[in-house]
Amino acid sequence: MDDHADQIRKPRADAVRNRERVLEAAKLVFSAGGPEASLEAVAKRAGVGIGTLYRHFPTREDLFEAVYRREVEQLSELAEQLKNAKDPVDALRRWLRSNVEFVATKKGMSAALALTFQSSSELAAFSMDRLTKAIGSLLDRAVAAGEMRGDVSPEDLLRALVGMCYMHDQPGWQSSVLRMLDVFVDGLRVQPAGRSKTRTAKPAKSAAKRKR
Amino acid sequence: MDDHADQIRKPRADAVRNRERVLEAAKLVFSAGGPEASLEAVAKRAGVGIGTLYRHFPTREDLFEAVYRREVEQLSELAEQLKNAKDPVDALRRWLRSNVEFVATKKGMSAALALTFQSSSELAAFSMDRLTKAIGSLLDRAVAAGEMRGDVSPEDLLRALVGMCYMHDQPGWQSSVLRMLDVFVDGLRVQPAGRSKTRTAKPAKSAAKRKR
DNA sequence: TTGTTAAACGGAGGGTGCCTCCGTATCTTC
DNA sequence: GAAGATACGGAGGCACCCTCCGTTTAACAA
Repeated sequence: MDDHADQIRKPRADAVRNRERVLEAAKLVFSAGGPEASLEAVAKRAGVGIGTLYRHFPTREDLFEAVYRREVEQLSELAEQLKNAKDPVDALRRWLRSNVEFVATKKGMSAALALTFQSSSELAAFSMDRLTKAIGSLLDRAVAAGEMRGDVSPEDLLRALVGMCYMHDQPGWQSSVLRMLDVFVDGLRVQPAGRSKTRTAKPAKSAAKRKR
Repeated sequence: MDDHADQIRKPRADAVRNRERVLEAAKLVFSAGGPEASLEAVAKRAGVGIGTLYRHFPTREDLFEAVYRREVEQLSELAEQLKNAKDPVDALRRWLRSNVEFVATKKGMSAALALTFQSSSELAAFSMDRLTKAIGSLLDRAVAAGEMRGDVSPEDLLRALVGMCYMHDQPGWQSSVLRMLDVFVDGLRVQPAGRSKTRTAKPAKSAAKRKR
């Protein structure tokens, strides 16, 4: 065997650029037109040929999945940035709000995702993991700063968030969720002495003991 | 105005028959091929022309909805029949199991329904109402017979059922749900004296007080 | 029965989107 | 700058969508 076997070329610049363009276009087109939107429309909007689109994403699901992964990663990065904010509680609140926005702009995408999640439970695992970590880092910081109670796990919070957004077909759901989120975050704050009336629920694993 | 105004013709027999055929075919085709399955395939399987299909169900969603409504009604009727079974607990158990089967055969349909529910919350309301009543009638009978505890509402039960079926993409979900259902039904039974260790949760509205 | 007529049927056909294939253009490497 | 690898674009064949309308059939009246 020759020794160029593992020699790797740098990926072509135009390929990288086009891939990104298609993802961006897909995000817009699917949000507006739902999961049945035409792939040719996506290609046109991205300013690439239909062949290019298919080379990068052989199936419609591949494209859905890539768009979604990218967004989850962006949310994850947002959490990373918010880590440096001064007020940890506010940081958490902002991240949660971004999530609501995320769901809101996905009108059409949600049905597409239902389809995609079915065929790729790996994707579901990936996003859960990523989001849990994001929320966990923000939560831990707020707890460490003594501003939030430590008996709520990131999974709890994520579940509450997802649950709240789940019924996002009723009219006015978004403002409703935002309101509930505020109430929720307020509830998460460390209670001023004498205001904690209910402490019946048993706490989740404390923040301090969770890994990283 | 002439007096034939409200004179109504009997609906044509072939129309009624064809409508039914299309529904049956759609159920099979969508279950197998998912929500994107070809409507032409449905028409062919039903043995009718494509035009006929479109006359009865102008849009794909109309067809989804009609199929689903029909199934919900069948589950509802099944409950009606089971009312006359000797053993009320067994009757309830059977109905729940039928539900699992219902979900299982709907592989492809579930994504379709996600789409349909978004555009028709009336449909969601209809099915919730119907299923709640079905489960309620079975539950009431078991409670009245003194075989089941009365602190669980039909809504609770339905929610538990739906929740259990929600993750129906994991491998082996079905047997898992069936097992959980059995455990659940056992838990619903009136506990033999001395075996009731936990009674902490506050009861839902008692069965006796619910209407009908 | 037979005639009349409203209602339903079927499928051709124009339009759109899907996806493959391959000649051409462009980038990387030497 | 040349060579070769890689990516590009879009024409084209196919499948499906949905409409439209000439033909068929069932319901009703006589």
